[in-house]
Amino acid sequence: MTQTAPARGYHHGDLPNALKSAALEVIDEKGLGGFSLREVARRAGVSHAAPAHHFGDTAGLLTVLAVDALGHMRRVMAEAAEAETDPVERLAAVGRAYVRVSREHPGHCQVVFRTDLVDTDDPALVAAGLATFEVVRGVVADLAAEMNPDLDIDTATRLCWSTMQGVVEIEQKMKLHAHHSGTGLSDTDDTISAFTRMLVEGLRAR
Amino acid sequence: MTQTAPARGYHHGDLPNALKSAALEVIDEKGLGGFSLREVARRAGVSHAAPAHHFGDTAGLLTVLAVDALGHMRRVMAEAAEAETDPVERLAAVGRAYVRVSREHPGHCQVVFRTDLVDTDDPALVAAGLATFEVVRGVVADLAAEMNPDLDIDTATRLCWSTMQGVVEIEQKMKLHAHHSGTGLSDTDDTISAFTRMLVEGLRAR
DNA sequence: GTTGGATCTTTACGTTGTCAACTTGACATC
DNA sequence: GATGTCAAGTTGACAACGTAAAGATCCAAC
Repeated sequence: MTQTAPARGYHHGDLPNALKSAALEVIDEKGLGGFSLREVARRAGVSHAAPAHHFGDTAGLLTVLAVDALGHMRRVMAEAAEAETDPVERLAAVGRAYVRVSREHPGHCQVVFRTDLVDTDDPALVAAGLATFEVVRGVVADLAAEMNPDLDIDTATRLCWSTMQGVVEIEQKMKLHAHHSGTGLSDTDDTISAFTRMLVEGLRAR
Repeated sequence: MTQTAPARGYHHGDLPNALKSAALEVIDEKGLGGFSLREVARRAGVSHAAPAHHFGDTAGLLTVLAVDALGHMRRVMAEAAEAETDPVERLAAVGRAYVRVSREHPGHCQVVFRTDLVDTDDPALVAAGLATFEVVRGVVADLAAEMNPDLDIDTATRLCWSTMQGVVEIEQKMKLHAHHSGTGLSDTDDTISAFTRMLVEGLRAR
């Protein structure tokens, strides 16, 4: 809640951003299930109908949050990629970053894939998706340049992103392990590393 | 709506199943966003509070539907596996089946991963998840037996399921293609085939 | 035949999203 | 400085929702 404006009187100054912050607070605390426009308005200290004035409806606000989530993902993944030099380690690092962000802000990241809550045709959302795709694509392209010039980079990129998102869904939302031990953090990192190895080397014996 | 009972008078005969059918109808027509206990009750021709009597609350009913969805998935995947002999083609067929079911009944399949709507600790749900896992595991195990005895089968199985679910999320919920042509059905089948090839052969050149 | 329990209804309460009508504040123009 | 105009918020209302509690109805066993 970094209030950049006086926020006194009838006019708030920067209500849209205040509402976005409040919305993220709610989602972080109570998850997407506990999200409501009225609760957001309450936290921002405005009337219950104020959010609709700026974002139209629930989908309007959540779509903006989805764009932000994709942007955050993109930045974190780009940073993770820059920190590694070996192309395989880079892919693994990007995967770890993706899954880590998805776990640190579950609700916020889930919004991206909640097509029932979001305007999937929103240009900003589509652009944010493509921009994030480009980061993964860059990593895959570097990998291909060094290890396999014949690789279909677009397809491989989609495979990698699908796998990363699948990990978020399967490993974190389903209870497949009889003994789910500890925080599961290092477990997930190990999973990503193992998956990356298999993706690069293949399931077939060499 | 196969009504197995007279459904006359005060007692319905088999309300729980009727409610499940009605719920699937609603979800199929209006998606998970349009789902409500009251609408389900309306379709089943009972009072709005009747569902709660049998399923406790919303999560109770949806959890049962999630179990059914996993069971349906398991059966369809098992059939697809039996129809192929080559282990690689088998894996591809299972993947296609998974994605096809997920698209044919989007709402129903999404319930499985909606941890906010479902009781993830429900024993039947956990069991259904494990049973479905076993089907994929069997296919991966056969693949390993023929092509790579050293393969970590559990990890490879999780990789395959993660990828399949990731395809459902990424390819169907995000608009990454500048030109999204036609029905996208054959596109998705091609995607699965390409992904399977890459999974088996690896991203690295041989 | 009556008693008990399961099944379903009725009533009620609080919460939600969204719409329409209203008020307030700021700013530009005359 | 008065006036017009428009965006920004408020207020009030409405229908729909989930769920809890209490009442009605049927079946079955004794």
